[in-house]
Amino acid sequence: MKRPLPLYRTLAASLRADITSGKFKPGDSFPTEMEICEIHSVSRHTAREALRILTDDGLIERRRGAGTVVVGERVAAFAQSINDFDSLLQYARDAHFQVTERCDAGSEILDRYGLTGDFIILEGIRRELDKPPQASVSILVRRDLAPDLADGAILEGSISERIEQQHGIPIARVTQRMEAVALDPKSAARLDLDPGTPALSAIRRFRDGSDEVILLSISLYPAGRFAYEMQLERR
Amino acid sequence: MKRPLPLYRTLAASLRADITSGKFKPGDSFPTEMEICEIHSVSRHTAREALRILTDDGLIERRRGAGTVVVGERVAAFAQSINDFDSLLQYARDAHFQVTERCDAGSEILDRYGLTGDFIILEGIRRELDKPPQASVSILVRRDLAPDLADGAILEGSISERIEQQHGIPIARVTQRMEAVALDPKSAARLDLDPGTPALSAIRRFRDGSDEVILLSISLYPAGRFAYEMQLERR
DNA sequence: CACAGCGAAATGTCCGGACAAATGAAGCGA
DNA sequence: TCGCTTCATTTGTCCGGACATTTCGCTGTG
Repeated sequence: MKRPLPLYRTLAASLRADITSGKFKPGDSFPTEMEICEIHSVSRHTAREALRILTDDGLIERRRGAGTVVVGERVAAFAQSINDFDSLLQYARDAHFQVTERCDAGSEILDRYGLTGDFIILEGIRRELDKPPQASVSILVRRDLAPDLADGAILEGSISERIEQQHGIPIARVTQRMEAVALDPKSAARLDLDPGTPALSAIRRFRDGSDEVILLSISLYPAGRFAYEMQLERR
Repeated sequence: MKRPLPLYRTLAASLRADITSGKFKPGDSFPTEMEICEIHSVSRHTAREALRILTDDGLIERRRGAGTVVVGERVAAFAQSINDFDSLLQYARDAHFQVTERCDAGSEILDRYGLTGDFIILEGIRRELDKPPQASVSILVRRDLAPDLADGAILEGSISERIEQQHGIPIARVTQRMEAVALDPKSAARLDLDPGTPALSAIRRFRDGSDEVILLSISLYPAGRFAYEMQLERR
């Protein structure tokens, strides 16, 4: 039933694992294109597509004539990532997610977020105890992983951790995209605000070990109720 | 002299111009790969590289079997992937800062951002080559570190790196705070938008080794022109 | 030892071809 | 009309090759 991943994507996942497993450490030189071609029996084009993914992800750096190196000395920056990852989950743990609607994800929605498969949508609000609603949230989750709950149910804690525990699927990476948007009428009503109110849109894609998106959340934090802070340390 | 741009880059610029000039409007279908090949006399590979640039910039969307369409203005955003210290600086390097105003920082402003000392304010816009203004920026910098430039000057590259090099003060840490706001009239005018338009506010504090703030920047990225992407790796 | 020059190696650019997969429209039949 | 199939179109994937450009180590010369 599953469509097989393209070769260059599985290759990228394999090379990514070589880095995260510690086979190649930050600062190490990475195999050359030709070496990858021979080792994995692929064309140079395929190898380059895979390397491009790692480059875009900031895992490696490439210089013409010089070669490829694993991005070096990112101890501090990576510590930052750990902090972020944990604090992201910590925040999710502290807040409650109140479901107001549950429906299937149409192809249009799936298309918009680049998802493939059978997903359902959970809509609702996220709030901390005794506080006004903090965000309007839409969650797209694969049907076989979705929690079994009815409209109006209140879900405590982090959905991603729930999935990890109940289905044994570890989340390997989260990519996050933030931008400013105007509140749509539906979300505005949920948060008791006027449509058009500025809001911070955070789209998070939770990925498993093979880089497949298994959960996608769209959070709308209205102006004044939420700020995202982060620190970047120089190495 | 300037090194000549690769063919796929000039082609991308040409295609980008076709969109920004209005030759192709949002929602229009875009020439197919083969049409571009014939019109510009390039190989399909080169055409695809150019189209990939426009796709990464969010100017077009492509669907297998269906074709290529210019995306609606609403959705068009220039995603910036920033997941560590280096890429934050890299982003600053690629963009130009155009100064529109220079004045002293009053005590009220300094108080608001918790600064002490003698600061001046540089206001202006930040943009990348061939792209519309991306952000309205206010920079508070210590007077003795401020670059010597007049109104209307264009500053290339990163201001923080400039300070590091010219004054030998290394930046040790950057803290960043992001939230949604409504555009104030002044910034709105600079970006040619209506006041009240949603925007992403990013306040960055650049600190030296002793944790003193030596530069503070307030960037307002209007909705639809900028998205902030980051990756969190589990370790 | 310093240095210029050379050349191997590595990535970047560009071309060609082939097949796969998805789309959408046209045609066909019940 | 509605539904189904067929088919050309379009983008995605993968392969092969060629040359350009940059880097870096080696080597010979002074």
